[in-house]
Amino acid sequence: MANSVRGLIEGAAYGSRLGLTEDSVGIPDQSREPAESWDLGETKPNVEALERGVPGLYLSCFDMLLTEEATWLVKVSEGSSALQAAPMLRMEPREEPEQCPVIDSQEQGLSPGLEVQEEERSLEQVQSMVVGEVLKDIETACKLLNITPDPIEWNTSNVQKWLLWTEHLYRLPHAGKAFQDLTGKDLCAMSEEEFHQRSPQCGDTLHAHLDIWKSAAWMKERCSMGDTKTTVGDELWSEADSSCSGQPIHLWQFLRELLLKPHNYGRCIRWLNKDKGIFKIEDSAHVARLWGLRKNRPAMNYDKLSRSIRQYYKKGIIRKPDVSQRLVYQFVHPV
DNA sequence: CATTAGGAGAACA
DNA sequence: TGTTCTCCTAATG
Repeated sequence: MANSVRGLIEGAAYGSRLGLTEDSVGIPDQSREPAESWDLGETKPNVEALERGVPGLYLSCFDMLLTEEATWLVKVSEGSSALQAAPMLRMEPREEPEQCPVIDSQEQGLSPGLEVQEEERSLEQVQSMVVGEVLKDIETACKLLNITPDPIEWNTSNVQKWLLWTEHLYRLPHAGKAFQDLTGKDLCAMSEEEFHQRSPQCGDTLHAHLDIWKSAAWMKERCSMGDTKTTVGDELWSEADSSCSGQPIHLWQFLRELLLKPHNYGRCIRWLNKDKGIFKIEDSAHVARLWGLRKNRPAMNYDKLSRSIRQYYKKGIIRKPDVSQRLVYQFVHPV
């Protein structure tokens, strides 16, 4: 089933120059909330879909498609031989990336009527949308975990972070120990069977997920080859890379990062007065979980996080505002 | 009850 | 070594 997803991503990589525009990635606001889809507490991973063996539906970005379009999407994913064939293209790169291979092979198969063309157009749009969402989700995870998008580059600590993240996200039993001391390179070299051997409960899921990350990384590389014109994907990645540099992050920096992305994290932390640097933690448990993920501290909670914030009092980094309110703090030096 | 405050020591890079 | 993590007691609303 991972192949279907992989095919979808890789197949769309070619269409991305045309298809993966801001417009096509533009999805109604309610359905493109990375914080929501990656949220540990509130997300509803489609485990049922996973168990049914529905390709791709375990991706969080598919949540929005589940309602009306799910059946259609499943049909497309399973029925299209082009999607299965797409990974083959990896071996023989095309000269004209603008031509979507999926469309090509379908046109050869049947003589397309108007409705079929219509359907193909929709398929293309869905593909672009899905790929865009996958990239965005991966980008979000990278920033949060402070890891690179390409699993090959992960060290053992990065691998553990990714495992913890994926396990939380899909409510999997903790299997980090089974993959201890493995680098991203090791992980990428492992077959599905090896994953299953190490973790019979969730090895398959983890392998499938890693496959998506690998495909996305491959696609990114693919897109960045050739011309220098940046695609949406590239912008996402480079943005992700920029935050992956430097020393271990400080808590106050992390909080600021969250505050700077109200679209993603506005539900758990937000400014009360940005000019004065006053902010409120709306969901203490959630923020603590995010911090724990970032620092690879599964046992993090608000009690400990707030203790760390209090250490900032005497350092003059964060203080309580003049009128003290619960869960409200203030940066001593606002931006 | 969750939050706040701060002491103390361990853990970590 | 500085920062954070962890655990703790006590106070507050």
